[in-house]
Order: sequence, then C-alpha cells, then structure tokens
Amino acid sequence: MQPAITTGETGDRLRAKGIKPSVIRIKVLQYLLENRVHPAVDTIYRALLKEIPTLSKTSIYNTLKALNSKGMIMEIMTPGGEIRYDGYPARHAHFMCLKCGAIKDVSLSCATCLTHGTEGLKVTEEAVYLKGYCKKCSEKLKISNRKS
Amino acid sequence: MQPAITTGETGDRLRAKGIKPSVIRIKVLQYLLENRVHPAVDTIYRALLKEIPTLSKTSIYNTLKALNSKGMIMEIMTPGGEIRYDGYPARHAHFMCLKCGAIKDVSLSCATCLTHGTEGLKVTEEAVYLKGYCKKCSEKLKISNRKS
DNA sequence: TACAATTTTGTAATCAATACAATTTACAAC
DNA sequence: GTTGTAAATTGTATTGATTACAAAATTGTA
Repeated sequence: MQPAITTGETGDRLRAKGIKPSVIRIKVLQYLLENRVHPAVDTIYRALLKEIPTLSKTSIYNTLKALNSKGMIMEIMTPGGEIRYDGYPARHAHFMCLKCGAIKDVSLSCATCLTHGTEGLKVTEEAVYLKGYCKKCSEKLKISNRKS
Repeated sequence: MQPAITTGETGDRLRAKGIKPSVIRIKVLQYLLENRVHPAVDTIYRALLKEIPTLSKTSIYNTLKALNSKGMIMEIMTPGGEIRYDGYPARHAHFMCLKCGAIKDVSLSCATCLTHGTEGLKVTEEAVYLKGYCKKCSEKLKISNRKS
C-alpha cells in the first residue's frame, strides 16, 4: 500500500489545477497515486467499477485526458500500442518488460545529453523508455533456454 | 534525396541477417533508407503501391516486423499511438512535433544516466522521445497568440 | 423549485493492427 | 520442362483501444 491521501487533499490538488473535483476525478487520481503499477485505462475502469457501479469507461478516458492536459499525470506508450498511466509525472524513465508487460520506474540522474538536431525546436516533454526483461521473466527465459 | 543504395546491396544486407531478399522486402528497406521521414505503415504502403500495384498492406506489416526483429530498423511510438519506422537503428533520440506530427532525429551524446531501479533488469533497448513544437509550428503558434 | 451548465453515461463509429485461409510465387528434384 | 513443396503474398474478417456524440443525470445557483 502507498502512503494514504485523503479525498479532501486530492480534491484540493484538482482545484489547484482548475479541475472541478467530482467523485470520479478524485477516485481516478487517487487510484493512480495509491497504485503505482502504471495501469491501463481498463485496469482503472475495472477497479473503480467496484465502488461506482454505474461508471462508464468514457468517463475514465475523459478524466485521464483532463488530468494529463494539466500535467497531473503522465502517459506511457507501450510497445503494444496501449497507453498506460503514471500518477507521478516527475522526471524519470520507464522500463517495460517485453514478456509480461510490467512497467517499472527507473531514476534518471542527468539532464538528457542532446548534442545536435534541436536547433529551432521547442521541447516541452521528454520520455525515456527502456525495454527488456524483468527479473522474473529473465529467470524464466534462462530456464526454458536450458531445457531446449 | 539520400545517398543511393543499389538493390543488390540491400539484398546483401537482408541475406546477412537471414532474411530472404524478396522484391517487397528490398523495396521496403530501401524506402526507409532513402526516405528519412520516419514514415507510418500507410505512407510506405502508398509509396510502394505505385511500383507494385498488387501490393497488400499485410505484406508491409509482415516485412516491417521481420526487419525490426532483426534490428535492421527501429519502431517509433507516437503520442497518437501510431507506429512510425526509422531505417537507421543507431542510437539517437526522436523529437516529435505535437502539432504537425513531424519526427526529427536528435543526437544523444552520453550513455543514458540511469541511477537506480535497474537492479535485476535485462535492458535490451532504449528509446528517448522528445515532444514539443518544430520550428515552423512554434512560429505559427507565436503569430496566432499575438492575434488573440 | 426551477433552470442552466457541467458531468456522466452508453452506444456507435473509427482505425491501426492482427489472424488466417486462399492464392501465388520461388525453387529444387526429377 | 514439369511437378511438388515450402515460402511469400494477398485479401478479407476480426480485434481492441480510442473517440465521437447525443441522451440522461447531476450539480450549483437564483
């Protein structure tokens, strides 16, 4: 479990960014803050459906779009083309396991070392993705290689 | 126009990676080597359709998947979720214009400065994306801001 | 309570990508 | 040259995430 955040605090954060804090918007943001698994839209939808039985998936899409446009969350593009979400938009990289699809945060120490090609460009966002195999999956692969 | 590459040379490159050089595979690779615009599948398809009237889009998908699996090309994930392709898989970053969708190569000088979170991970690929506005689009935005 | 604005819902549509069977082509053996 | 088999290519159907949009529900306020 992640550090608890009260719905009041979550509402204040939304208001501070100019988003009216509805129940759905509070719950979506709170879900992302408390479940740092970089969930897909459908994962968030299914989790919140338990608490809000009338919930529609369009509301999740709308809410995530609003939160993202205000910089409160981050979009992560997966190799499968599915978008995943991160409630902590501070600068860091994302590792993705090509086998199980898990996404893991990785710290970045220095500013990106761009040399040339940026002349005239207005860079507003930076995203660093690493791909490979997580600990569990790389161990499984070793075992299956030994067998074959 | 980019430096010309003969179909013979392109065929040799394919053979060297264990891909039998068919007409389609040669033309797709050659298109990516000669048109450094990071095209989408559909862009490649429409361009080659002029030369191969019976071409099917599935063949483009199949070919790109084969070339990518052998590390001969690079996949680029766009914010819109569309996959674009780069015929030069050497290490570099990609800048994407959020307005016009253009993708531009940017050099990276240092190795990625990962600090912690990589313990136990087998990292096989790294992708650095920059987003923002290209020269033309940022100039247009300035003008429209002045008007409003 | 009534009204307007906003939010939420739910269905239909979009579109890139995939699955897969049918067709065609390449190529070696005879 | 013909035959046969494997590989490549085609084309249609399907999938699945995302968007569009209008109807319904909710909120806040006069």
